[in-house]
Amino acid sequence: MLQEKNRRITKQRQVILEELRKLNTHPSADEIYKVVRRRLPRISLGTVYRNLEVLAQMGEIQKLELSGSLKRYDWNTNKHYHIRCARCNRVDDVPIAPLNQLEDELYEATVYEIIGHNLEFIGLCPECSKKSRTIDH
Amino acid sequence: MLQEKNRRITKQRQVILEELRKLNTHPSADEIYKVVRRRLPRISLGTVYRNLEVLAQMGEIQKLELSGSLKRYDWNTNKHYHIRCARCNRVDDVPIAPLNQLEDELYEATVYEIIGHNLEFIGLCPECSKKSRTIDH
DNA sequence: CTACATGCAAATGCTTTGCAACCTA
DNA sequence: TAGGTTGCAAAGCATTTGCATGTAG
Repeated sequence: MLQEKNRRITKQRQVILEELRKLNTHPSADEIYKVVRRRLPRISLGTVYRNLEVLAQMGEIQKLELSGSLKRYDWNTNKHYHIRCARCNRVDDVPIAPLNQLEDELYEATVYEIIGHNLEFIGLCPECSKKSRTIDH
Repeated sequence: MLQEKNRRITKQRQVILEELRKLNTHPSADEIYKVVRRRLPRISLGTVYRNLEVLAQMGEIQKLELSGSLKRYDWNTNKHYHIRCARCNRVDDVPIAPLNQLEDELYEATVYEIIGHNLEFIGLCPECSKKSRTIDH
């Protein structure tokens, strides 16, 4: 929790960060693993998980916990919102500015000490929307 | 996905719904299992999971997929938002009205067909906030 | 009677962890 | 060379599933 160890720059950590920064797909750990393995064939999935955690703690990347089951990672550390496809779980950024006033609004109305908020839209991406129209109903 | 079978009213289904309706804690499947077992000692956790899924499909309850790992269930099927304690994962309702205009705002700005949105606040509940002040730092 | 539902146990999927060997600073 | 890091395998945890049996309608 409150550690700030002496972090080292290892090849694995470096490559994971580089590859994540090339992707706009908000990949899962496994997807990052698949990509990184092209450059480091002997890397293990455990190492990918550990490094993503470390990089997130270092503030180099952002860990997304969206409503779909698995965690995703984002090189963009600025606060922003996402939309997730209900069918294929594709995730995209959404052009809506952070609603900071929401937390102020809640401030007097809750017994909680507010830390932040997540806003996530659910929808159908163009591909799945198309399939949905032809296959279902 | 699109099934609408002939649902039966079984003792298990009935008790799960009754017990969930007594709780304002947004319990996980396991927590519901613990409570229901007091009345039906031979019920299995699998049955609890299956029935929660069925009840959600029937629109009797709501399945919450908050950012914490495990799924939670809510007897309140009205659209409303939650706040989750970052330490103990306690979940409470939040007195903020649904922001319906958000989806309209996004409508022209995304290629997705919008289905809905989730808004979740993260904070520290009073108990954890107190602990945080005494133990840490 | 006949689907649907249950209990049980095994399987699944994602993520974490223990440990000995390995490297970075 | 000390302590963080890795690969590997096993464990962990929430959830799902196969199957024989049970039961509501």
